[in-house]
Amino acid sequence: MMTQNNIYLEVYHKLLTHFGHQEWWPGESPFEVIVGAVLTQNTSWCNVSKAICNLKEAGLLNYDSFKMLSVDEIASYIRPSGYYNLKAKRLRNLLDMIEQLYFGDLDLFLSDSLGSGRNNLLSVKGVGPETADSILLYACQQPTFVIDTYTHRVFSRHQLVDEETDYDSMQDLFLSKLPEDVELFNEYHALIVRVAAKYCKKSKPLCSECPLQGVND
DNA sequence: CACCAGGCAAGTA
DNA sequence: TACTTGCATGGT
Repeated sequence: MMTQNNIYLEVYHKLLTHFGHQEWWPGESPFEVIVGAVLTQNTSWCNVSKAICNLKEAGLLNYDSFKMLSVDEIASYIRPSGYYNLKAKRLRNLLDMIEQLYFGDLDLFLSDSLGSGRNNLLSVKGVGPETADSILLYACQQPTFVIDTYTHRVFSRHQLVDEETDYDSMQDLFLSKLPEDVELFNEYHALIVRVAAKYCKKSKPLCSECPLQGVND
């Protein structure tokens, strides 16, 4: 393939060619995305999926039912996802924010008609930049780029960003180098998670099988 | 057995 | 400001 006009688009096309379309977020509704975004904090999706299943089977994975649950009730359903007491509180905090700032209207939050969705999400105790951006991109369809440990690891290991780069600088970099496109941001983050999970594990510094091998040459 | 997984906040100096 | 620690289940 011909070299693209910038390295960030080149990486994207290499990953897309290698892995194909990822069909993200793995959830059936915006509300499911919101819950999953909190549950997957520092946790494998496999465990999150079990917690999601518990909620789904109990018919609780919708805003109107979920918002009636106490912290202890939430915790009992999400145990497989780990940190269950902590995450139950975080979900409760998030639901309370929607109740207070968006009048309990989930659709209003999703459409972000108040225009300050990210700041409102970050004001919730337990919602940091990655969780906020995941919700904005995958539930609200807003054009933001999600940075996670995989993104940092993949790009620093291939010497495409400095090892010390922080969340906001890295996000600024992607947003400035890529066209503003929700579908592109969606697919790109999913592809990064995919390549990292397979070829860029924490304990395996190098991998000659990685489709990004030599991308920086 | 040790280590890791799609973070975040709170405590310490 | 710059580290360190707690949170917890389940897979490799």
